[in-house]
Amino acid sequence: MKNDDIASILEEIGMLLELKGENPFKVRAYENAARAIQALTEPVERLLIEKRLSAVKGIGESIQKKIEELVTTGRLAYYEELKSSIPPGLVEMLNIPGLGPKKVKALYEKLGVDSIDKLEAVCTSGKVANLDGFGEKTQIKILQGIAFRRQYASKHLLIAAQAVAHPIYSKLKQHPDVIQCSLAGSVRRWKEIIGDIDFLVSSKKPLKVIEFFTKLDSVQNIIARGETKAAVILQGGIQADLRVITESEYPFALAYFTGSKEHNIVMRQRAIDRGLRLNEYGLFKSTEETRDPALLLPCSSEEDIYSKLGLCYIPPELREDRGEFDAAEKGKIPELIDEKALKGSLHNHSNWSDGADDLMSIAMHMAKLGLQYWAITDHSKSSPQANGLDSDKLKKQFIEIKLINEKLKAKGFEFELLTGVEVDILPGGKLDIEDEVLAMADVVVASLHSGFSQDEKEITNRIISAVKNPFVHILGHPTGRLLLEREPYKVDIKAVIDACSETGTWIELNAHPSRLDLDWRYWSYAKSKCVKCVINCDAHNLNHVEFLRLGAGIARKGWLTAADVINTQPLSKLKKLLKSKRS
DNA sequence: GCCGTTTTCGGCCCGACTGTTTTCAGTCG
Repeated sequence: MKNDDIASILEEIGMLLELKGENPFKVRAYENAARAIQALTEPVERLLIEKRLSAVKGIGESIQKKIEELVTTGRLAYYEELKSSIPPGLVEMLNIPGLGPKKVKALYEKLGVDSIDKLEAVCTSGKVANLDGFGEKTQIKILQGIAFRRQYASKHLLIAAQAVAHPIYSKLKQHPDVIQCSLAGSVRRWKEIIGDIDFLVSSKKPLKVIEFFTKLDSVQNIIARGETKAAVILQGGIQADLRVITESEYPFALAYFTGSKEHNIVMRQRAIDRGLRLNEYGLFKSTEETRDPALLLPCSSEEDIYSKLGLCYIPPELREDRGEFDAAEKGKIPELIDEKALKGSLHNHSNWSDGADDLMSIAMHMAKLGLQYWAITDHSKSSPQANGLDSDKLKKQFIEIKLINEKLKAKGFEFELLTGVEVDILPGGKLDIEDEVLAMADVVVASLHSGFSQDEKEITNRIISAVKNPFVHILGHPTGRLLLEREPYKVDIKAVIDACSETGTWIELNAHPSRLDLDWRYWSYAKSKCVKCVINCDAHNLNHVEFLRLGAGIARKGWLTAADVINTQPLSKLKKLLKSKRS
């Protein structure tokens, strides 16, 4: 059992206890324990064997015993009993915005609502508005929440799809009957939201490959199994499709199944314009539908196909018909950023606010990974839920960071923690830390954490007045979206980019898998306005350093090169840039 | 249920917002 599995069970126990009306502090104990497990950098199993689990903060006697039972038997009686005492639909109802444990409980007890479908029915019939504590607006909000959920019902975060896809890809690649193999579809294109995962394989023995694929451990059930393709549902509920084709078809099929649909339409039109025909089986010297090998224009790679259609190679991330054909015709496809170019992250948290780790552990971890810098930008006081810091605490933290840097230097590390703060932009547009303290920080990130219901003009002006503050370097997660959970707040993002352009403020590409914000679709506009990007982990524990990889992928999708991204700069240059922003 | 400790039980995150009320409960960040 993996750490993430254990954490999600603890989290679910927390939710179930909440629904039962248990002591809220008990609920939080489970939530804290789940977070503590997620933040671990080694497997729980090892901690258990070495009797070090009880030393983890947030895990006491009772939860430790439960984890032990889970790890040794794969089950937990307490959890199963709890689960059977509560209708499964209630937990799901908690995910609807505006519905918490009290309201869910009331709906269940008074109207017998124990599923999303029943909830929708009682809302539509107007019964909910008549309940005590509910009303017309709540009823509408619930219906909107249900519609939103339904829209994304079979969608998954990119990181979740990658996590299941990459191990399967490795196994396919090693299979003796597999000649070539690739991920295709939206995973290969680095879309932030994924419907299903597509694998493509060339082989002389397709049946053997298909059998191997459908019998993988991670396959939950098989939807279809034919001679050239199979579809399965993987653990976690993601659908995966496998296509097996011949070696000569491989480049054409790869291009076709990578998409996007919009990109493919233009590709096929370009073929027609040249008296050719393009489909997943080949590029043919014909204007008719054909698969005749005699008419095939042989291509050994995707590069060949693009070249025969008068284009230089277009990386999968850019295949969205958003300007890539123009650029490829002129040979002006940019050299996209590589994750290895990133030297650190400028927006991260420590246990001074809502992060899991102390400053020294963070510094050592990042230094050993070979990064050059890591900014600590804990929350400010207007985020009490995140244990935000006031000016006095911030100043104390700056002093401690200085001491840590001296120690690191003495040990010979070429690495620095940078001081900083993620300062809240208040509803009026003011920042909740005074300028003279902001001026002491190496890095200032300004973000919105409240007042999301303001109208577009108010929020836009609020953000613009924040980026006009000369001490602010970076605008954090500019739209506030949480993928598959929450829509962005209403904001005129182009006006915000214009303001950043005028003030020289950088915009964050928040690489947290649920954010990936600013959206890749806006980066070319930002680039045209000379606004620089910073790819930030928004790390809350040591494992979150992995988000740099995700951020770099999304930056590529936004057409960004290393030169467009501030945190590709080495420490000395970065320090100069941070200073010059304020002069 | 965890933590800390003036060691055996009290405190644990809290302010804003929303929609419901008519003074506040529930939810959210």
